[in-house]
Amino acid sequence: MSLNNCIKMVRLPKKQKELTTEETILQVAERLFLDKGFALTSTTEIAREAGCNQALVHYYFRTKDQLFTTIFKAKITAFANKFFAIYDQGISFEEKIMQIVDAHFDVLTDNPRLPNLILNVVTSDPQRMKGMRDSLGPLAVKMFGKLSEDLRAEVAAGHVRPMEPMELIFDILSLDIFPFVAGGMVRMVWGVDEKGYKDFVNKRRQSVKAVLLNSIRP
Amino acid sequence: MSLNNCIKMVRLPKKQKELTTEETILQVAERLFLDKGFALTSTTEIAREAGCNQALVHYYFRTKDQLFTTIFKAKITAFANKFFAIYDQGISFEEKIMQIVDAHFDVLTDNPRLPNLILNVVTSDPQRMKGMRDSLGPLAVKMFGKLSEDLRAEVAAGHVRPMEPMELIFDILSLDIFPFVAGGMVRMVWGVDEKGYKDFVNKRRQSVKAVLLNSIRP
DNA sequence: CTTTGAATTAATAGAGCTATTAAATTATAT
DNA sequence: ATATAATTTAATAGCTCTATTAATTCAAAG
Repeated sequence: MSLNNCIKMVRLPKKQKELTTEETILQVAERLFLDKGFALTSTTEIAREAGCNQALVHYYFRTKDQLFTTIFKAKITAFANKFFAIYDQGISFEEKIMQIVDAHFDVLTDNPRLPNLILNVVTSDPQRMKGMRDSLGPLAVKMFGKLSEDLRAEVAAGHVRPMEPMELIFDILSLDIFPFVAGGMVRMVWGVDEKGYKDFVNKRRQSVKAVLLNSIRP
Repeated sequence: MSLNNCIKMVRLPKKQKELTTEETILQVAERLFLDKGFALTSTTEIAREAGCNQALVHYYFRTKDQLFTTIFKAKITAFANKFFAIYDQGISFEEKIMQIVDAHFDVLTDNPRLPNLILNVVTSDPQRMKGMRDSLGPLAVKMFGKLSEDLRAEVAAGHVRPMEPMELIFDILSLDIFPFVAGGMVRMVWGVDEKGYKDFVNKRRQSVKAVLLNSIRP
């Protein structure tokens, strides 16, 4: 096979992604903001990694703040919609809890750094967060309201030990979110790589289900 | 009672704290580092809040990095010693778990922002954390080793459902630490003040014990 | 081809940050 | 009181960052 043929073969499936510069900036900015938070990410760095001039970032998004808000809002609403998705009807309470845990682990696996960013924003810039509360609150209320209702019924029927809905909700949140918030810790302490961490998370998903189901028994 | 008498009574116990400038800097720096992390805290701000010239911070601690390391090391070793304290002997497995939870909630209540700072350092500057691993590792190993041992015995005796020690350890860490990591979130979402948050944490302490004890039953 | 608007860049103002230096002030000891 | 050492300050060099402006290149339409 000649060298020319080789080159042809390589070049043939050159299906380009055709990202506009604006999209590239958004993509790079999202990665950096998730990695390092708002304050530690500079428009200079975004431009460098996007391969464009720094002024261009401001040309498209005016301020760093606006760029962040654009990305953060989009991310967080998409996230919350899945995180607070209502579970199916016609399944047992136990199955509903497992469905919730699965939904959480699924969306968190896709966005492992988002919880950190959210907590970061909440503490370092509560004002920005206040704005989202009104749009996110209803979602959470809807799902947790349904769960509370079901829990009370189960308790009344004696299928579940007496407990406040708030307790169960916070148990779920703690067990589901913490493995991701502490992801860096896990990698460091156990010295595992990406694959190892993935395995850990999947084991965790099952453990959390077991713990929760056991913990609500009368 | 005359006004003069009143003034005397008020002024009598004026026991001053007599902090040296160096101590003041340390104190202010600790607060700011815990509040905003390493990168977002400037020596300028530390000096301003300590009421001294900015060069003085560098005079006593040479670099911002050294100042941070000094504080962080002291904080984290004191914290870890309590967090990984070994529980008493001669008590039941259930009581041991409750003792661990109490120890965690106690030390976390005294240092509610430390987990955030640690997680922050782990992700944004793993190199700095690597250094501490060797000094902290043994503590964790000792406590978790003991807990693993006890758990295996309980499982073998049929007092506890079959489970890996790792599962239980991570259940405990998740449930104990998350309420503090997400403290800002709690305050925001439920719109509670310091008092309300304190109540929440104390309720949580009991809930966590109940969940854990229930969750390990066969 | 020329015109027009969008995309891109170079340059820079203005601000804050870290760290250093030299000078001034205060405390301590002889 | 004077010399010596510790503490404190003002000033500044050298960075990096955000945001703006004016100029330049590029692309599409007439």
